[in-house]
Amino acid sequence: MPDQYDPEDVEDRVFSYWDDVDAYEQTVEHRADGEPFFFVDGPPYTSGAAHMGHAWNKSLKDAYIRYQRMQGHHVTDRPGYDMHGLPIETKVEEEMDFANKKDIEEFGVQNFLDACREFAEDSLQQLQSDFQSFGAWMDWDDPYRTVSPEYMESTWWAFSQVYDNDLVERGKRSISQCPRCETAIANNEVEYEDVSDPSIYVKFDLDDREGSLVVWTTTPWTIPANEFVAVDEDGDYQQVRATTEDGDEEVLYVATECVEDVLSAGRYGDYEVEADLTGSDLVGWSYTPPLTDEVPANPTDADGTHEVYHGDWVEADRTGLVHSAPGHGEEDFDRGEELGLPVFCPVGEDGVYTDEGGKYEGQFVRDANDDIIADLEESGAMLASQTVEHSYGHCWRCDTGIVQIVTDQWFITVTDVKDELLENIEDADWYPDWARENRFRDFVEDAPDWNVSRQRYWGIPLPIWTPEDWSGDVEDVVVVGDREELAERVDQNVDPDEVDLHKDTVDDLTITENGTTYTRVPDVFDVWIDSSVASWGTLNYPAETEAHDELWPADLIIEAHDQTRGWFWSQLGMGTAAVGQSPYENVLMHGHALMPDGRAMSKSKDIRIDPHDLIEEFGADPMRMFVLSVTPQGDDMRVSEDEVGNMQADLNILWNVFRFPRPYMALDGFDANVPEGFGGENAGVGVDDVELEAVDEWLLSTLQRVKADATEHWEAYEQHRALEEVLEFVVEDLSRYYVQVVRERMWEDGESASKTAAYATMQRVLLEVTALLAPFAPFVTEELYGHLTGETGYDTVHMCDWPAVDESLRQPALEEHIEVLRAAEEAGSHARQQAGRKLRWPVTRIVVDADDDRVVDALDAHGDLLADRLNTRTVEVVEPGESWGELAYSARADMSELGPAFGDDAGRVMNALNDAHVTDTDLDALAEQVADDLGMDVELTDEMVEFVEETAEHVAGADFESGTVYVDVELNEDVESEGYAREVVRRVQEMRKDMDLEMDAEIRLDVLVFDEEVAELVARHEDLIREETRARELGEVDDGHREEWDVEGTTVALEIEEL
RNA sequence: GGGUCAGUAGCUCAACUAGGUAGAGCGCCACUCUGAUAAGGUGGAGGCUUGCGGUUCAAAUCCGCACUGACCCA
Repeated sequence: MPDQYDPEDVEDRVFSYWDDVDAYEQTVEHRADGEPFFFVDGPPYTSGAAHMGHAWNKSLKDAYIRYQRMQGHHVTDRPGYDMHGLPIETKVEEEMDFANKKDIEEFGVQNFLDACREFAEDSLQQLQSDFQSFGAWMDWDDPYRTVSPEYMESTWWAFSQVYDNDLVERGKRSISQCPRCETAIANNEVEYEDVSDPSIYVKFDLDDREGSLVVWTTTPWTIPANEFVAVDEDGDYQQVRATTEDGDEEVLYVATECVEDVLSAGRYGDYEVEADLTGSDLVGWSYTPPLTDEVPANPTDADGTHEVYHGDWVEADRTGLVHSAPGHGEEDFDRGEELGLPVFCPVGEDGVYTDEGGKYEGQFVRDANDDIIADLEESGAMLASQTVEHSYGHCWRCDTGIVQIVTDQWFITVTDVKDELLENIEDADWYPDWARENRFRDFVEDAPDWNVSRQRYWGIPLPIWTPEDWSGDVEDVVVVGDREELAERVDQNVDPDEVDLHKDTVDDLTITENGTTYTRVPDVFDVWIDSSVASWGTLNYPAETEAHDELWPADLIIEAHDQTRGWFWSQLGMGTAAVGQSPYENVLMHGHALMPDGRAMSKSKDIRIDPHDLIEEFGADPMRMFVLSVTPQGDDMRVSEDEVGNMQADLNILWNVFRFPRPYMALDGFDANVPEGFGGENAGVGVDDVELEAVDEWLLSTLQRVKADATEHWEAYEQHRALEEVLEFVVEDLSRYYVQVVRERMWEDGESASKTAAYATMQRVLLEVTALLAPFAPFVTEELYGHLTGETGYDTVHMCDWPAVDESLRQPALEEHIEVLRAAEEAGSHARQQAGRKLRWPVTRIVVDADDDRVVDALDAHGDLLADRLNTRTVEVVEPGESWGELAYSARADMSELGPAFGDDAGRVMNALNDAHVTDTDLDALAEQVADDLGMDVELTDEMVEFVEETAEHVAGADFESGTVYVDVELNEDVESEGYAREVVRRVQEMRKDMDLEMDAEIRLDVLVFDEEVAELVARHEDLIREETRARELGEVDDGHREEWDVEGTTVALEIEEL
């Protein structure tokens, strides 16, 4: 076993070891008959290398999969990749320098799809190797790919179910359109950014009366499509007569609240209110929109246009009168439909005015803003033209500002099953639960119909064929559910096993039935449809049914909080629409990885921490342990290199603890026990076969508590608490206490029952700790497990059962005793240090002034342990309620008592109390002092005050939780002689080490003390020196290793030779 | 603009769900220990608990309003 813990070396060795013994395959096989656990991997999108978020997400998934395996489950661990969609298309377009769809059509759809596929494949390979470098064990040989025919078939199948459930619809909708990508994008693909836009107030002249309505908009380019003005019928409006800068008078209609602002924006001078109105007074008024000449196609003559209507969404903001264009805005469109208005949208999918745009035909809408503003000013319709900073939607991929237009799209009408969606939410437990109750429920309640069609290329084609001369009735279309059906129904020859299903292969396929020929809708699916069927795609359903029937729905999914609007939603939506069920039962929702200062990471802005850099600097195990040490429930994680470094340091301690007993065990040929759950046959010397000492029993008892707590934390999806507890056990209990206590037992010569008990205890504890840490740190635990099990045991630690709690080893009373003793020991060391007496020098006595009976009990039972640890001849106890002579007292206030009793004065009483000094624990004397100090009557009770002893001369004291430890450091010959002897021992040990002697090497030692008195003191403990230094002979040494030391001012020469 | 979550020592986090003199680990400084030794021990410095109000005898904790950050929604 190497001296140093070097994570990189460990990982190299373990990777090749895993490969040699097929560790992953064996582990999977080992649980093949276990109860199934259906985990579904949320597919990462295949563009670019793995980032910190992936590292966190995959580490979590891996840890929970390993944990479930150790619990005996047969876990589905098929990883997945999300490989279609606009992001990849735009990447490829960038690479090829394409500006728009025409470039793609010229390049050829098939060529373009090949390029997209290649890009996605390359990224997939990159991600695969990144994920493996994190130590994640999933079925890397057989990931699901959303581009494979089997997977695409799952989508077709699910969609055909939705169609059969009458939840598919085609129709005009106002959608967010990216004019560059020339496709609809989902609302949740819209990213809002602050931009500067026009802010114009426009006058719409009223037809049958003097004056105009004032509307406000930031999108002048939608004015040509104006069809009505919306008001709040219950709102207050005013008719005002205002004087312009030129002295002309104008009559304006504006919401009452907005009058001042509007008139000041329009630089009017005086005005007078001519009438107070409500919105309903305005409803029905007709007006002439300002650009009728420029845009003759606007349906001026159509019934009902260019009138004032009520609108639910109108508020007294800006003007309180809302310009409405059903061909653009979503609310405008919906209201327009209700009112039976025609839909007029003079803008094409590329954001350019069509011939219906009249004067503006051929202009890109945002470029036309200037002309429109100029035309409005020209005609006198402009009341004010300003600019405004506001957030505006942009395409998430190419950052182009979106335009709202009305086009024909395909929808899954999830609003028809809203109640069922909300019910199905209840069928999954979320960790944390607030994510479901607040965030997710709100989202689902507001979810509009799901626009699933995209006018793009790299995606799963819609499996919809429409008849020639189609009426638009969805009943009349053909929806194909799988490859078999496709092959059967299409006119062309198609091999169901070979067909690829992408756009280039299915675009030209036709179906002819009953004399009607059907052609395919050219759209592809919204990419969220792809991943929404992952619970089926993972199981190759419907091509294979066996696994599906046994496993579906998923037991667990684990993703970050951005997926509430994404995968958590899309799966619920599809599951409910297709089969009426939630496809998952448990959701663990973690946060995002942030920069150390709390900023979001951004690849494009080069603000990020690369997981590979962390692995390179600290190792994969420490990186994993760090990400697994923060809560997986909702909160974001700030990446901290310091903390990753701390994890490495903790593993280093674990490594050192492992190394510590190994040479001794090897020396004694200790036959280590490996219980059955750990892959052994329970041969060798186990903890049941030895005579355990108290500290061994304590360690084993504590371990049971740690296992029970850790298991509880895992089951509550709080693995970080499990890790914290196990690490604390390793560092505090095992390393800092147990190892320190058993050092002398390990160093004992020859046969020793005590030593054997310590070996057996260490072996058992280390084995269990290794298993407990295996899901967190799969590499280092593998290596440690190998050392612990030798020739027996499994080939990999990851085949072990999750350590079970052995109730017979639990001793809560003992745990409490040791806890008290450790606290007392710490106080004793503190006191020793204050008295300036190092631990090597015994002291004659320590006195423990106990505050409660626990301390007395602990000392009665295990006082020898404390005496040993503090190197004292005797331990005296002062019982609770009694006090040790020699002491003065000060007082300490208990605020929980003082508060209620003294009210406002409690703070002052506390200070006075704490400042008081008395010679006895007399409450009245204390009260008197406090009263004098404050100049008021004060009555004290026992509960309010705790008396604290003050130390006397040459006795140092220090407090601990339930008492005080005093150390009497007065010297006598007995103590001094052992002190000197131990000084000699310690120097000899150092020299042995310098000489590189074997641990059991025996020596001849010459001790020459240049002070007669000290020499005599040392000589009294020759036996101690012999024993501790393995000096078989004492006496003159010829030509040995010689060194002179200064021991407390006395020169001591030591000479050693190996025998 | 609205919602959710978070803000405590240089860093990572407890204490918040029952209000009672704010704790731990790491890091830093000093001392110490030495057959686990790149470890271990003791002590120290380091906090107006993001800010401002309110409730209360008493607020990190409960309430309100800001501010900052993340995510979601518009």
